[in-house]
Amino acid sequence: MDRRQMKSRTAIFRAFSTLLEKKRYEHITVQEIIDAADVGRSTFYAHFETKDMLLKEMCSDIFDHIFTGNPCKNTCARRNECDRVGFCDNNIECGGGALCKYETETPELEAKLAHILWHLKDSKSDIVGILTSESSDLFMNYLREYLLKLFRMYLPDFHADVPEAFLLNHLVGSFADTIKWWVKENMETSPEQTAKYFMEMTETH
Amino acid sequence: MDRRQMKSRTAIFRAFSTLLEKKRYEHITVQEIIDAADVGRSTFYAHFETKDMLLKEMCSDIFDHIFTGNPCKNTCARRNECDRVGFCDNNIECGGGALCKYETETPELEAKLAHILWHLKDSKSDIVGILTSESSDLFMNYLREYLLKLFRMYLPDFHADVPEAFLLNHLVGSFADTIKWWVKENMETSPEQTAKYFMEMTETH
DNA sequence: GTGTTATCGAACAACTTGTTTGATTATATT
DNA sequence: AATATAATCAAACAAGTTGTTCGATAACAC
Repeated sequence: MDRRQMKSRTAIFRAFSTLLEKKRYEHITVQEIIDAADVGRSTFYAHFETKDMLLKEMCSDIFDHIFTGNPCKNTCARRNECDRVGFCDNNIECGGGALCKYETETPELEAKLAHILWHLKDSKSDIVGILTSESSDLFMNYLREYLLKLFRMYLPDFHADVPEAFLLNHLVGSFADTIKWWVKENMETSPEQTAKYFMEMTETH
Repeated sequence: MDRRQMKSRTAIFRAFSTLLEKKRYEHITVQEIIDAADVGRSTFYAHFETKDMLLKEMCSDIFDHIFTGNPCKNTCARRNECDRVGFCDNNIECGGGALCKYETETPELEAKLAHILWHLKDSKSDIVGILTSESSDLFMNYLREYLLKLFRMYLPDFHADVPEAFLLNHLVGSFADTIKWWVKENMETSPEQTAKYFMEMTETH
């Protein structure tokens, strides 16, 4: 990719991210993003069709990074580290070849959830502001899509006397809420402890 | 209140509600609301400062109706019935003097939750479209405020080994998700059964 | 070094918001 | 039924937003 393209793209992501911490998504104008990113008007529209598309691409960027081994492309503050913090979905090597430093030996759900929280904490500067902002719903909705896939895999572990669709919805929603709570509380609780809290609430009897 | 005012206000609420079922909140323009409600531009602004304020007032209108005994003022489709379907927070008479038809004898949490669901179902035509739309987050956030107060009262009933703030957040979030799921599934499950599902997932051991 | 390609900035039409105007009409009151 | 009050309306307004187009300029890859 052209270095110029890369530069513009990153500048736009950064500007957008910064703005999202301060204002609600709907109240952010493309003009503000352009000004903050310091790029030409036509440059913005050469990269993104609309503001909505920008958001979508940004979310994919972040969550792909957290849930899969793909190194993030633009939004991560410390790009050099990114290569080794991918989340190994199949318990194999992370993106970049090196073993993910947050990888755990046991592929238990609780460990996996803690794993995700670790990655969230790692990319703190990128997401924490957004997740605590008034625009967080948009992100949470994207995040939910990823969580849905994850929990579907672990569904057989749960034995509650409720319909499967209800259970899945409940698990995804609860963990999404847990993340939101955790971030709002400045991630003070450790990822392991937080994951444990979550399991404590959802363990079926 | 002047009949004209009332008419305009209702027309705007209705138009807004209808639009919300089709489009995301952010993409609805004041002009569209005005056109759909068939009121003058200046009339809209005489009633509501901004689109945000319209949303806020509409939410208060709906949720006050469901959680308290106040008869709803504008959004309810069948206004004559409204007077007797208030939610009796203290187990006393509903708004209007008559006893709420959904009132239960036992002030247990489970019954109370079912009670809320009944009211939601009753005002189906007003909310169901919105709650399944892409704008639902906005409503859920307002709804959460009401749920927060409710669950805080019942907090002593739960004995989980987690911080109180976490527990409260979890309960509110879970029930909000339950509502969302229930509405999405066309409210097919009975309120009582749905409340039971919720309790099944949150009962502490 | 040369051709390619991204950026810039300016200008553009179409649309949005929120306000103001004065004329018109419905309402409540007596 | 007459009158004063108050809400509605349409039209016009400035200020701002969106998404597109254009030629000129500069950075890039090979």
